[in-house]
Amino acid sequence: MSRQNQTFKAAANQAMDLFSGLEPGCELGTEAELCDRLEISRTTARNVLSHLANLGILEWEGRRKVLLRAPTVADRFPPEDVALPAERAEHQFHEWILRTDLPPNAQIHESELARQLGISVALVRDLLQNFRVSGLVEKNPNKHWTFRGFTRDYALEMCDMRELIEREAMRRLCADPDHPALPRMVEMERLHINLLARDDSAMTEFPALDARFHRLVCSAARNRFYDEFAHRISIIVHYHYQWNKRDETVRNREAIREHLAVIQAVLQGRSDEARDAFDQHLQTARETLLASVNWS
Amino acid sequence: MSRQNQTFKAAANQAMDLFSGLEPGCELGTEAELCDRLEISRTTARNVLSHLANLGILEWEGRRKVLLRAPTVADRFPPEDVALPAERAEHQFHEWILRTDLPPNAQIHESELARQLGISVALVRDLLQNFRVSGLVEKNPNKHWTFRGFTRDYALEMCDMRELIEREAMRRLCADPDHPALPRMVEMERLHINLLARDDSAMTEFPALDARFHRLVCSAARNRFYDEFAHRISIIVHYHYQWNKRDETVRNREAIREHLAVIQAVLQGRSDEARDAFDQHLQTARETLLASVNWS
DNA sequence: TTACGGTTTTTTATAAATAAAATACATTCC
DNA sequence: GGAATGTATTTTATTTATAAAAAACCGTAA
Repeated sequence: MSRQNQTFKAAANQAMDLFSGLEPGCELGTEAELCDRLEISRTTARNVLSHLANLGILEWEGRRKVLLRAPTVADRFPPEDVALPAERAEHQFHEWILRTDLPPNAQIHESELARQLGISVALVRDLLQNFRVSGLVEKNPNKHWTFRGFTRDYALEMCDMRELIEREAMRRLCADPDHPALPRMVEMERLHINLLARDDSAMTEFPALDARFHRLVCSAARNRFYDEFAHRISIIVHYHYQWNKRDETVRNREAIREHLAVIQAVLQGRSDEARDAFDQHLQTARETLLASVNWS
Repeated sequence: MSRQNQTFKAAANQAMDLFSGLEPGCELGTEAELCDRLEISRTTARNVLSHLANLGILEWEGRRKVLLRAPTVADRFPPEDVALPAERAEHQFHEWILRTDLPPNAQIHESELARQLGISVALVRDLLQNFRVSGLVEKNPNKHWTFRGFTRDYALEMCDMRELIEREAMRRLCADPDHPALPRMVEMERLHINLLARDDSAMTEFPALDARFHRLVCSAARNRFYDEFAHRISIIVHYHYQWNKRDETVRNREAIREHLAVIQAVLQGRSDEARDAFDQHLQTARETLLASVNWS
């Protein structure tokens, strides 16, 4: 089936967002302008213009482009049409491998998984190859893949690596009073205070904020290898949050407070305190993670 | 063209190696036995037997398999036929990307590279995706790849990460007097002493030994993330050795001596000394690497 | 009755095909 | 003459096809 116009559809929706802020009857800019705005090629931009002309949203002839009417919800492409197959598949794959309670050493067959997720084997192969770096699956040449298991060993190795990297990143953050990450820390403080003020139901937003906080800390080292690892780990930890629901909101509130203690110490230049508070938080995070691992 | 029987050809050559140690006329084992020995499936084992029967090397009927004559060199498949396309391609790719002096921000086109290396675009895509983790290339969605450049920044980030990991690994190695990596350290010592005793021309073997030494140190932490990084880095460093040939043999001999100082301190339980010597070596390695980077 | 060999089915490795999207080139209009 | 449009070419994203290799199945002989 090759491609399914996702770039075009997403761009068309974006263009409609753009045009709905304008008055009907007004002249629209050049093709190149639209390309810059939507970050697409001229080919796609022209397809979008042609599509909107067909819908009667605008009139287009040569350089003259006039908006006829405001776009409606009915004109838009549905959200499930604009997601790229690769992105959708990645999400499905993560759901499957991190939520299905696969036993360690389980066999994973590309063809079987492709059928199960309703995607092509080539895509499954890409996903597994990429996920291999996370240390949870391995390839048996000419044969199937093996799930190594989210075991206690895995969790320990992951935590060790994380602590090694993030402690060093924190050290660098504290060492420079003009560190470029500090403005983003101010923003971080605001987000944490806001979330803490809301009620328990808002705690579902914590995992995403946690990932952002740790990625920000990692980015302070300005080392691409740190960032790469932070990204990998955030995927694993994100799913982990949904494994152990016991005392979840209590744990999350406590984690927010720990984050805040770190952030405020950093912002106020109390370096030793920041590092101690961060060590404390890493210890808590480790315990939380290990508590949710099967003791098999 | 799909596959080209590489597994079969490699297995056939291996089988011939196996049989050349036997007397003509003797009975050969079962199919399953051959599978275990060559680590192949019965399908391939039977193809091998059938091939060798056609060549007149053995007689095969049902369970009776008799060796007729010793295999000759002419019977063997040439080495270029047994290498898997993926392996060959990876080697070619590494040669190309690490030896061609690409400027930072150079565009890399999958299709162009496929033509240049004489491999399929799908394979090029796989290679680039995998290499992305090394931090030297990045993808522009819907567009080309970009070579980020073996810059001073890259070298610094790589060294920082390496030192962080390897220092921690060394700490763990020293902390445990019964560490399972110690026997391999004894072997390492022997290899280093041997290489040091040989003449300058043998120094071409140093890069491989260096990679082994650092991988062994990493493995002491028994953490898959350390191992993964050590593997990535060894590829980059391997090629780096061929960039700066000035004073090469002198530098290599010095590095061997530094390795030996570390190994012997470790083996004799002088922990502090081992760590100091290792820090010293990491410092030298950093200087060597940085000296070879373009100052652009 | 069980281990081995013959046969069939499933799965992987690789290449090729196809449409979308990007880019390069040619043309027109101010 | 230069910037915008119209057209052609190249490149990427995705699916499908094919043969090799693995695995499962089944019968048979030691």
